[in-house]
Amino acid sequence: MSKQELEVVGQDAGCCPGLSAAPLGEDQAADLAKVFKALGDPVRLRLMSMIASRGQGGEVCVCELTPAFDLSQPTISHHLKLLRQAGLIDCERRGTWVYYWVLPGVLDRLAAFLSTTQPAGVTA
Amino acid sequence: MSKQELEVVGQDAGCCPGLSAAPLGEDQAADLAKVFKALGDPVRLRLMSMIASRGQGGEVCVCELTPAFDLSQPTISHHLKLLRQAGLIDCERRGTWVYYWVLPGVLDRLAAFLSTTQPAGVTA
DNA sequence: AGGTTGCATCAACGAACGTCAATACAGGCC
DNA sequence: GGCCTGTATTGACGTTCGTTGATGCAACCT
Repeated sequence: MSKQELEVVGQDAGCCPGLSAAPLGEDQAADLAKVFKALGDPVRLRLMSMIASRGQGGEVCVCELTPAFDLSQPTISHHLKLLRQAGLIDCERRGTWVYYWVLPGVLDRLAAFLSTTQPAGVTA
Repeated sequence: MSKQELEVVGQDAGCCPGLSAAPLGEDQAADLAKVFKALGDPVRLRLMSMIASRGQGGEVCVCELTPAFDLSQPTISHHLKLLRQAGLIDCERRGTWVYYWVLPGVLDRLAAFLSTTQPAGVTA
């Protein structure tokens, strides 16, 4: 169930120097843009927020997410798929229900990428 | 020249509790989504990066930005307009040339919004 | 087995987006 | 004034996106 996801926000090595550290290369920009594009929709932002509110290791059942919107069930499923493909969340089926959670560290790495204050110690 | 811009990322009061603090309301989500959507394009991300690399108070002339892309001049101008409408950058005409800069604090507020570590002191 | 519920996928539609050539506007220079 | 350069705006095009109803698949329950 957890297949093709982006591996963008650098996992360990800190991905990229930061938005304001140096001009982004084409490839980095293309990858990062996919993540921001995934967050660039009100529905997906709310979905992310609802899932992330459960905290580290927390999960949310789709059956809790869908009724929170005035949208059809396929639409919510589609948005969740996009968030998953962007490498922001993952899911697992347990019995009848499917649970989603925020991939650990992604949000903080994104935050670090946007922040203009240097991570300290990278002054070479 | 600097007209209609979004006033989203909260300026002073800290905009919103943070993505993972509490489920986002519809209005907040709609406003924030516009900002992320603006960043959700490779060209705009590179533009932001090129401008932000100049640091606090730094500026970049459009004449330096346009030739960095394999795109027509109107296209770059259009992307710059979107970034401006998202409240991320602003510009000023000086003589023949137009200079762009990153609005102060926006990136750091965005970063704080994404970060999962509480800003401290907001534990009510 | 059949029926039911939860979620994902498919196919199709209109709306929004990214791009360009053409044009308009602003300022400097002659 | 007229010309040239730098930037923004307009109008049009093809592509992508958000949404839906219909359908498919997986797991539970008799």
